[in-house]
Amino acid sequence: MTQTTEKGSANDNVEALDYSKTLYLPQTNFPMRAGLPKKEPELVARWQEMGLYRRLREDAAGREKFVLHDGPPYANGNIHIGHALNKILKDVITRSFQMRGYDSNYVPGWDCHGLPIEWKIEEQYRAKGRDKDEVPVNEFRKECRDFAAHWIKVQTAEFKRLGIEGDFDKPYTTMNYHAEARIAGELLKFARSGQLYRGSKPVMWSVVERTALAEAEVEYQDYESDTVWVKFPVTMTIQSDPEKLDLHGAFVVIWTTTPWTIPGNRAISFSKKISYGLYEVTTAENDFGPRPGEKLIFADELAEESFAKAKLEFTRIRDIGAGELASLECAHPLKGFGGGYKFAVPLIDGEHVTDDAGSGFVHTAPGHGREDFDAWMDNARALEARGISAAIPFTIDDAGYFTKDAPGFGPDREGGAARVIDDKGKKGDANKAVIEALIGRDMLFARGRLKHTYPHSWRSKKPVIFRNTPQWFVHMDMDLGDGTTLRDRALKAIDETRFVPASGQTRLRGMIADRPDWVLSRQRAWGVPICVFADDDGNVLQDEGVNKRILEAFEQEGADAWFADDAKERFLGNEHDPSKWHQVMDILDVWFDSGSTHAFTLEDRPDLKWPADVYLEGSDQHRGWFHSSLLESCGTRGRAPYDTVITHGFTMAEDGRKMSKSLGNQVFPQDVMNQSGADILRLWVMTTDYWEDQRLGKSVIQTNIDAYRKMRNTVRWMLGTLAHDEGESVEYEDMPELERLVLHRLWELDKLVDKGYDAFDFKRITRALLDFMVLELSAFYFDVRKDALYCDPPSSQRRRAALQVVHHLFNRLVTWLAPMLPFTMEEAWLSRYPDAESVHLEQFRKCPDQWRDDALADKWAKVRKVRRVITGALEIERRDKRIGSSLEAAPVVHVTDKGLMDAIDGLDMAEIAITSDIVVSSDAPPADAFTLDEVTGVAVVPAMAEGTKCARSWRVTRDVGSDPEFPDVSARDARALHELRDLGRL
RNA sequence: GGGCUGGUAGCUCAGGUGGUUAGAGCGCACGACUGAUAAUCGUGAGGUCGGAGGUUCGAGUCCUCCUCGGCCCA
Repeated sequence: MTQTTEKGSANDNVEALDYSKTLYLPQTNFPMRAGLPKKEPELVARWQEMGLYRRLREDAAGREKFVLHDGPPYANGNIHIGHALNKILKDVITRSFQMRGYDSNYVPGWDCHGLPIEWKIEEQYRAKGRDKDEVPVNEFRKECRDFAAHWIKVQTAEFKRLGIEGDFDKPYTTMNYHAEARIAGELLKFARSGQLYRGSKPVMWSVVERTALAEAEVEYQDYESDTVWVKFPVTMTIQSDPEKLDLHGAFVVIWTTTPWTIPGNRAISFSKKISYGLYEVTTAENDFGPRPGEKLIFADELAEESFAKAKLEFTRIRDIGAGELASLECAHPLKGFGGGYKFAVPLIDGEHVTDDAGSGFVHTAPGHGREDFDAWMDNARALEARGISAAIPFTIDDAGYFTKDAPGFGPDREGGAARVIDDKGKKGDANKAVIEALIGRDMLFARGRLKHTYPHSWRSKKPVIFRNTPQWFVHMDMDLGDGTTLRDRALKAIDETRFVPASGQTRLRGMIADRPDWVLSRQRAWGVPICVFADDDGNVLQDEGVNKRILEAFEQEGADAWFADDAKERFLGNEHDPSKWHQVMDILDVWFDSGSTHAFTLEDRPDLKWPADVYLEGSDQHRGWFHSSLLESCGTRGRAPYDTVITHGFTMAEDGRKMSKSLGNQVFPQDVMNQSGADILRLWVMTTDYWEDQRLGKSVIQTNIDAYRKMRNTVRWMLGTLAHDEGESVEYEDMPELERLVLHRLWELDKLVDKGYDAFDFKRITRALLDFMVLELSAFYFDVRKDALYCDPPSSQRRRAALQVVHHLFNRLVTWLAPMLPFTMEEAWLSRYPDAESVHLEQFRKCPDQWRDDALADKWAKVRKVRRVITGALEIERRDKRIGSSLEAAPVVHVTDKGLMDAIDGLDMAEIAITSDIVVSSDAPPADAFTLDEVTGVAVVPAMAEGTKCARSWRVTRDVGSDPEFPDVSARDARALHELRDLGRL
């Protein structure tokens, strides 16, 4: 329908030719405004339909593999900015290696087991009034599984929307049956090699619910506790100084709010930062308790209030130093009670001791508190060397009763075992029994009550206790049969791993060097079980036949098989007596799950490889995934499952502080994608220093939107220009210097881009490319070449050379940026090559070494110096309203510097400075000529161009009208018009 | 409190082994163009290099302390 109109108008207006229609002006359907929120989902759909992931694999078949192994996010909610940052970085690395000649396969994964999902299901139960304990374990597990599966689906869609490419149809998950079987298999390897052992540890325990609780499952409520000051008789000082013999018969006094833990006491903690003294009672108000003459040791800060509490007067005898304290041993205050407590109670230095309250000494019952346990374990080796057993007693059973490990209070007590807490959560008779025993032996200094906050179960709201419980551990320091320990191996593996940034190595090394044995046990339901059988002493059943049955069952039915009613008999078979073996019902630490992903993903998938080239996660994962994967792999395979570890920092709000719901400064990736586009978010990741914490907020996003627009417009102009590219090639030797200069720069950038991707330093690449586009292309090369590209005749070699360079520029810039901005670069690529499948199936194009020309670059650096003086002079003219367009000028350039003169010799400086003419002179310039301080030897005298303005090119020349057929255009433009007419294009 | 780590223009980043008036892009202001046009080109104004000491002829760069922030522990 437009054709008839055009024909008509062309015939009518031969005289007043609209020259703009005779120019090679940019033409493109690539819009200036991206409309990414609408366009990106269309491209996601396109990639989905064409099976881009599969096509990438086909294309790369046989190439060297590059594997970035995915650290699994947890499947329990929508993605947040941290996920986006993490996946974008992984995607750019994966894509860049694919486009640089590797088979770079990314298999996303999910972490599915664990506490947070259990909570969600429990929460749903509470809402429905159901009781978790009445639901069969495997029914509960099924609901956890469904919950995780749901979020995997949601996150998959969100990741794809971000432009992440990977095997989303076949991801790995820690809960699929094969994974569960392999995780169990890895655990059995630790069991087989003797690295797995049963130890114990205090855990928070709810007597009411008969279950262990995690820190997040308790809440702190007000509670009234019985408090006691207890005297521990000093029995021995290791020092032989006779002046210190006055300690014999003295007492160390401790204070506690849990008298029932006294039977579990094994040590007294003091602090070397506190000053202590020896005190003597002078008068006693009460007729019970300490007598005058009795000697007691207290922290000086707390002595007075303690004596006041017991209604005593006292004098201070002397200082007691830390070294002296460390040498002391006491008897247990209940020594001999029920026939027990005959062990020595040492004094140990503890970081947790303060002189804010109590006596300055902390009663240490390693089975009843985290700090007590840590202090005890820190000293375990030294104590064993002194002949003191480091074993931790199990003084309380799961119902809150004292056991045989608490002589005189357990089943041996008259009337049966005393109890700490009863089934209703009320205080039992344990405190009373202990206090009476202490009074009976005159070991009570004072007693009282204290209102304070105390942990209660989240569910039942009843108080909880710390209780020693059997747990399964992995040895860090056991000889593994080759003279090395797990710790040795892990430290060696860290030395052999590349860390990006390097500080990660120090950080991980420090953690491995210091860490205690690995506790694998969790008293939970949703996870892979510690699928071993143990006897009463904690020895693990070693029978490959049993193990085989377990693993086969898991492979077929998942780890649920362990929790089926007949599991014990089924797995033990006929060879073992079920009454002699306990089926361990603990769940594996989920870090063991994710620490095993390398086994069931990298090793088991033929399209991957072991070890991985790269693991990439947030820097918090030094304690998490990097750590557990390292231990798991070193324990079973003797080396790390990765060659390189990359870490990123965290995303802060604009003011550098943490994002938080309450401050309302959160940025959601979904919002950025819907308002600006995923490519904007990706560009942010690419321009930021991701090894450190990054900032994200309104102005940061705007900065990236602006940068994006600049790049997009540059690409758009290239596309428009290339609309006229007919593919005629020009030999390198035949190209003008300006074109060769640009090719040289492209060659340099090629090296820089390659190095940048190798170093995972993306900001270096985006910075270089953006600067190149702005400073060298848009402001210089394109600006200069517009005249030739728009106006030159079809046959012009200059025009063809420029077109070819723009073609090279386009192909390289677009592919180099494709890993970073996959949506925009795909759009650009398909605009130029409508029949192409995808830019993501392209390889980076190499730049031939022929393009390198350092001498030319040096020369043109000088040319641009001269040009700067010329444009500076024109700016004065423009400011003073003598010219508007630079094409109105034809200045005289005085060049008295030989080097600069040699550089511009033979070049058309008018073309380069975009003026209509230029006169270059070596004469000394007049005094008032324009100069720049930073460029010596160049001075410019402005002048108006002489001649007539060409109606087509707008240059002012003297040859306008030389062709009578086209009287209003210059000779060059007349030639162009002739050629166009001959080609039938006019 | 401990381990690791950071604080350079409004924003994002450069600033080997200490050496002239601390750089870039964007943004901003002003101007030009009107054939990259909600684009393009040019010019310009923005920094006590978190703070204070110290070493040195000379420190954004080295040392000490302080301060604000981050991750992981306690």
